[in-house]
Amino acid sequence: MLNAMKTQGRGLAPQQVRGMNRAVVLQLFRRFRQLSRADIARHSGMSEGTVSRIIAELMQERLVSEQGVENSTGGRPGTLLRLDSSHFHAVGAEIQNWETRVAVGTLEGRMVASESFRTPASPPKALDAVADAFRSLSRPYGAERLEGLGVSVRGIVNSESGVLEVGNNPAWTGLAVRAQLEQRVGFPVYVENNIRSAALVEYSLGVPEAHASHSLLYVMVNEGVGMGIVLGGQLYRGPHNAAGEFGQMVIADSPGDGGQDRPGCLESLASNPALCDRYAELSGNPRKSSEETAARARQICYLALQGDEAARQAVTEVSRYLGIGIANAVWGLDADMVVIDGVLTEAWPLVSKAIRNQFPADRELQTFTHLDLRPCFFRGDASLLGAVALPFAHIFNTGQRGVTGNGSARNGGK
Amino acid sequence: MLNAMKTQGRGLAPQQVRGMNRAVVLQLFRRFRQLSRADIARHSGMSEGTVSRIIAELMQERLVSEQGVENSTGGRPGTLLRLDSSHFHAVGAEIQNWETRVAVGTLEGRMVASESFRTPASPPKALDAVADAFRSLSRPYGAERLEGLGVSVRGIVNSESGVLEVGNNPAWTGLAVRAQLEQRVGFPVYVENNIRSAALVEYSLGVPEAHASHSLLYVMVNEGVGMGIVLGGQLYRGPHNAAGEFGQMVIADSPGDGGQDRPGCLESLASNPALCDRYAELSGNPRKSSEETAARARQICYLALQGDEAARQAVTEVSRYLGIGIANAVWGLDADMVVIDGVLTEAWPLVSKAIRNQFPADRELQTFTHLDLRPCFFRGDASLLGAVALPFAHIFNTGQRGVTGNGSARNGGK
DNA sequence: CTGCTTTCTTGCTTATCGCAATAAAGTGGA
DNA sequence: TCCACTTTATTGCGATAAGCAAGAAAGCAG
Repeated sequence: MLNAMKTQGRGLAPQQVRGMNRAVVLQLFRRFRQLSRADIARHSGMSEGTVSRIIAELMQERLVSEQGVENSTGGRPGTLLRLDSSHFHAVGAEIQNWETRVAVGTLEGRMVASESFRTPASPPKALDAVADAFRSLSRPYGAERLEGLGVSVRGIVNSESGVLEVGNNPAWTGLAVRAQLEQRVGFPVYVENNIRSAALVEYSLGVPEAHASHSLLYVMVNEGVGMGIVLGGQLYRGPHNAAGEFGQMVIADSPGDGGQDRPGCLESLASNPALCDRYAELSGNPRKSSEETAARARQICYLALQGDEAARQAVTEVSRYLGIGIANAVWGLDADMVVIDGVLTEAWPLVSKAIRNQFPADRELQTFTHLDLRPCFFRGDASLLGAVALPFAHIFNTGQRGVTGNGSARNGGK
Repeated sequence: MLNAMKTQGRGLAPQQVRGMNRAVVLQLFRRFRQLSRADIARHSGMSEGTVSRIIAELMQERLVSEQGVENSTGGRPGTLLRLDSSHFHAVGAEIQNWETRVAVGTLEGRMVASESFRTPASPPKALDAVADAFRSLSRPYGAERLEGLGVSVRGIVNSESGVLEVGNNPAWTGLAVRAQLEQRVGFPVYVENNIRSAALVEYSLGVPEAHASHSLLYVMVNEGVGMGIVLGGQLYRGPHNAAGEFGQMVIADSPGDGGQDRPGCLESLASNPALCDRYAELSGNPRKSSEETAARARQICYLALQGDEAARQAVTEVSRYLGIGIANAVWGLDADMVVIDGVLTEAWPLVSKAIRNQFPADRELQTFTHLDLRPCFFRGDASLLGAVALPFAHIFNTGQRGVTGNGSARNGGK
């Protein structure tokens, strides 16, 4: 069902202005780690007086603190401000098919402790285990400054209701993850699709260029291929929370009619299993179907970098298909940054070359000449860090009215 | 070059709140043609007092007028309000390679007069001709209520600067269309890419379902294939004003490396020329290359509906490719509405069937089961009407802060 | 020590909204 | 006919928060 809330159409009260401007200020801190009040006024266009008042409020709440002074440029030096990570913590959990990882992190996105365990088969037990980890990990961080628990899961997640609408595993479909976990931990819980949370954290806490991008595509290659889309700083979810199904893109025609996972879709040509299969063909070692494809793919990447010809060719071919898909998406969305995640990136020199070969050669096409293509900053940790960042999102978003294709962000009381 | 202005990062003053709320109210009038003040308060969440004050302001400016009363439901009946189209007019021009069309239209998007002529070969002469048409058409509509001139052109348009950065025809590349025309007509000029303006008008003035959609894709099939993307009611342009290059999407792999218009891209498989070529192959009549493909394609559509087997097959094959491309885009963006424009839609029953065949059969996939696929509401007039609507855009957008991937909308003084 | 520059703070004015009281305009039952 | 009741519209009041400008604070250069 379409989410009822549309982005546009809601009125705005003067009382909400402060919230929006607070968010603007906090976003600036993510982009430029430290700023003076005068810097903020210049970047945001707000008056210096307003900035002063907002900063006073944020310091009162201990979100921001003064950290040293600028060098003078002939006048009074500005006092440098930055996010104060010592008072706010959050816990994030990344629930994967086999493994669950839980971590504590700070407002600035630094991970300070983590643990992991094999994901219990039954959903209730898995949630119990997450709740246990939450309690043990969060114990050292005083309850009054713990923002809550963020969860990254595979599947179609309604982040507003906290329900996993279509699980990767049928047993999880329809599970009210938020409600269930809030009951267990007694803190606010935020749930998001794993790829989307990774995309968001890569945007907001990855390299500065990412935070400056207008249109970022985060591409995750593992058993399948998924895409997280961040447009104008806002995560784009789509009306059914289903945007980014990159793996279903057909890039090689084969006769017959549509359907899911039919021959020719990106996922069947560029993914860990595809890499393993192709390598098996080229090297003549049929692969055991039960094998864990991630580990095997890592091996193949290693071999490719060592000069093994079959591995090299397999990596190049798979990356070439990925490149076709990425070029399609970039043509369509005019993206200015593409971030690739997954074990395939371990052979980055080969991968990036094969991908770029699929870009048009025309030197006049700004879209491609300015495109920033790079491997994931947080490597395998993006989804987990994304989960950690979820409970902080409302602090940075209060009053945001951007386009997510969907109502978003709980409006947690401050 | 990336446009300097980012959507986020700008502060907001309480004085801008009124502008935003005005815009919310005006958008509601586009969605529900007529409303009472109480209706507006309910839909927007604003208080009744605020709505009253905003409506008073809009009536003063003659943008809105009272038109009858509701039936009572047991209390005082509401006075119905609607946009007042009698006081505001704008002129739009659609400049195509061979033909230029110019029209006058109202605030509500009704065309009231139009003319067309062969596009002069040299850009300055073409702009002269547009300016002449502007003057003759706008004469009957008093100067004080003429909003300006909107222009739809092919190519990469920076709608903020009004410069045609990459023209479809090299002679037009780099032309400062806005500046040139403003000098000639003495009214504000707004320039936009033809597909984008068509997409926008299809969204805002087409069927009500379009205005209610969260993620609309407008697909224009002619010599090439282009896409206009409207997300959350905002046109998505991309950081280089280049989003929507749908025709470059590769959907049929062929060996070799990337580039523009290489075999396998959508445009080479689904477009008017592709239809003509395919029909020529199937029917055995080689087509004269000089032939105008639009007229020929129209013929083929007609033949297909009449039962000509070769035509039927050509239309179906071409639509099948189009369907693959559309399915790819819908998977990626989770679109809830797709509008198709171009002569191909004259064989709609065949076309829509072939497209739908490329959608996944799975009944559980909300994205596709809820997808609204239809032919363009304005048929061949979308780009022209879009041009007419451009000068009104700032009235409906004042203060909007949505994500366009780009700074947008001139802030014309009221 | 005296200008000069830049940063930060604070009081005043202004815009605007929500709330609530009130007016207006209808229905329906006694 | 009249009175209670419902829904719509208007208006005065109080509160929020921004911009502006005056001024304090804190450095540098001579």
